[in-house]
Parts: sequence; structure tokens; C-alpha cells
Amino acid sequence: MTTDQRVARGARSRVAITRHAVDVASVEGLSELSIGRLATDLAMSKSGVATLFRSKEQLQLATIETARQAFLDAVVRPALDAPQGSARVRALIERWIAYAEQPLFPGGCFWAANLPVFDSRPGPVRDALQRQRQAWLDLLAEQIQHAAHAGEAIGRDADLTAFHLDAVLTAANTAMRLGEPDAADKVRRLIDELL
Amino acid sequence: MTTDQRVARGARSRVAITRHAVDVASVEGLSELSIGRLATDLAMSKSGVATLFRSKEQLQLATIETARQAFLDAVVRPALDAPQGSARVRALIERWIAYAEQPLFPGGCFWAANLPVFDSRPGPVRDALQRQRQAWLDLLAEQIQHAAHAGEAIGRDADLTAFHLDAVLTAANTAMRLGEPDAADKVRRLIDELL
DNA sequence: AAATTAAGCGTACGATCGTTCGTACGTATT
DNA sequence: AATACGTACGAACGATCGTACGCTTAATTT
Repeated sequence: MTTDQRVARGARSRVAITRHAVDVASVEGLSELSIGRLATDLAMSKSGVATLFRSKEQLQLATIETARQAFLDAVVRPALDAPQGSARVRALIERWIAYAEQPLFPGGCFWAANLPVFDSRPGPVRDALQRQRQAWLDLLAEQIQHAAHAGEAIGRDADLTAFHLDAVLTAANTAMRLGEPDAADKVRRLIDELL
Repeated sequence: MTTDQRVARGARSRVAITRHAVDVASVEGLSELSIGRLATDLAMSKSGVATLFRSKEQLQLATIETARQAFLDAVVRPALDAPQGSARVRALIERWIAYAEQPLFPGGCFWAANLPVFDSRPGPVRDALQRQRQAWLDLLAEQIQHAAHAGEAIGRDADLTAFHLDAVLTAANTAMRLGEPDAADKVRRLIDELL
């Protein structure tokens, strides 16, 4: 642990920048993020922002990491209070629906907004987004597996069920983005069927 | 119907441009489409391309229309050979999976790639993409309704089932894009469960 | 035959992009 | 006290963006 006040100040600036960058990227996308735009929004100099991240790609990766932490805080961590197995699966899903319904990010789900943009574009950004997706699917599958072990059968194949749940949640996010009023209804009914 | 050779030539050029634009947009997105890039790729002048579409937004809308036609030709029209009801639902889905598996567009599903980018961005482009999504969902729901009418029960609520199917298909497209080898397997197993 | 229309090109415009300099100022290290 | 390091800035770089204007060429209309 370093206590260097210079790097501490830099770290604070990086946090402020990526926090705002997450909001921008959830609406306009990671690839449309611009250093100049962030600098203007935060009343900083363009070169100041550029120096702190060395390159746009590093800024994108830092933004992804900030979004990941916010997602963990809002969706995953609270659900860890629920006991393993089907209860935790339900808690995770409820949290996820709330995360999309009262959007944590102004553009809705950060991953739903950005993964489709990069899924055909190899590189570190795509890799980071894919890792996050896989971690989420693994988390779901792990808890489904626990449920199966405890006799609370909610799906024969844990991976497949996780994929299934994620598909429905992601589609619900899109529907909400498009202003379909019954999107929350639909996802809840489908999830109830699935579990 | 006009037979003016000048406008016919323009129409041909527009077709050539939007055909390429669809490919580019399926990989890099509609918002990253650039007039200069298309002109270079097609050995035309930038101003020539610009003149034919008057504005970038018009180019985007024309690109969407071209993608829509290609989608109809590849997915919808062939499935109309199947009798109405569950058979046509299955045909539509099979065609859709093929459309994603041996991609009609190099970036995979055009809609899956572009809708998330515009779903938080009001405007004509978002509206056009949303219309296409709704038409696809309506098409599915209509056939599911027919199936229900004929006693081939595949879902109590046609709209909800259409939403459900589309969610799984879209997720499969993303998984394929990310190179997950068992994505086609997964979607087929899930669809079989659902129908 | 003259005027109009559309495609298409060349050029230029202002704006924004990511990146790279040199510099200034404060902190940490030696 | 001298040196090195990190933040932050202003300025400038070449590139690309969308758009607009003027022009030529060819087809159509009057």
C-alpha cells in the first residue's frame, strides 16, 4: 500500500473520471467515449485526462472495471445475504431486475449496452467485457448447481439454465430501454416459470 | 414507376453502397458508419456518397432498410412455405439460427448488434430499429397464436412466448459472436424445451 | 434547341478525434 | 540540497468526421 499523496490524488481523479465515463458509456457506448468530452464535462483539460489513462483503450478498460465494481455492489453483494441455492438465485435475479428497472446507469445495463458492440471486435476491451459476462453466468450456474444439490431442482443443466435466465434478463433490459411498459411484467412471469 | 436512367443509376449506386454498409454496420455498428469509409471501400468519392443520401442519418436509415430486406429474404420468406402455426414457428426459428450460425452479415445479427446502441438514443434510427424488432416479435406471436388456435399449444400467452423465444435467440447470437462453441447446442435445446 | 434535373467529383469548411510534446508545480527519494 | 516522479496544463500534430458549394457530364423535359 502506497501513501504517496501524488498517486492518491491521481487515483481520486481516475475515480471521478471513470465514474462519469460509466454513465456516458452506458448511454452512448464505450467506443463513443471521448477523452475531450469527459474533460469538458468534468472541467478538466483534455491532456490531463489523457495522461491519467495513457490511452483511450486503457480508459475504456478502467471504465469497465468501475462498472464492474458498481454492478457487484448493486446486484451481487446484496444477494450474498441469501442462503446458497435457489434462494440466492432468486435474490440475484430480483436485484438484477431492480438494477435494470431503476437503472443504476442512465443507459440501463452497462453490459447489455456494450457487449454487442465489441463482440465482433477482438481486443482487450472485448476480452474484459466477455470476462464479466462469464463471471456472471458462472455465478448463476454455481448457485443453480447448489440448488440442484439440495434437491431444489430448478434446471437439469446449470450452465444451460444460467444462459436461459441471462437471456431473458437481457431481453427485458432492451425492452425497458425501448419503453415497453410491460417489460418488467414479462420478465417476472418468465422467471417464475423457469424457477 | 420511373424509367429515368439517371435515377436508375443512382438507385444502383445506393444499393451497392447500402449493401456494403450493412456488412460494415453489422461489425462496427451503425453509429460508426462513416461516409468517407464507405467511399474508400467502394472506390467512390466521399461527396458522391454523401450526395446520394443527403445526410448520415438518411444513410443509416437506408442501411437499415437494406438489412431488413436481406433479413426478410433469408429468414422470413423461406419460412412462409411452412403451414401456419407451430410448423411455421419452428421454420422461422430454424432459419434464424442458420442466419446467426452461418452469418448472413459478417458481424452476426444486424439487429442484435445495433439495437442496444440506439435503444437509449431517441430519433429516427432508433424508431426504425424498434419497428423491425416489433415486426419480428409480432410475426412470431401471430404464428404462435395460430398454433394455439389449432390446439398445438406452445405457450399460453403468444406475446410472452414470442418475447421468450427472441430472448433466447438473441442471447445465442451473442454467444456465437463470442466464439462459445456450444452456443448452437444450447439454443436448440432451449427452443426444444419451449416448443 | 434550350432549359432543367440528377449523379458524381473536387475542394474546402469547422469540429472533433487520440496522441505527443514541453512546462509548471508539488511530492518523494536520495 | 539535488534529483526524480506524478499530476495537470496549454498547445499543437495529423487524421477523420459530416456537410456544403461549385462544377462537369449525361439524361430528360419543355
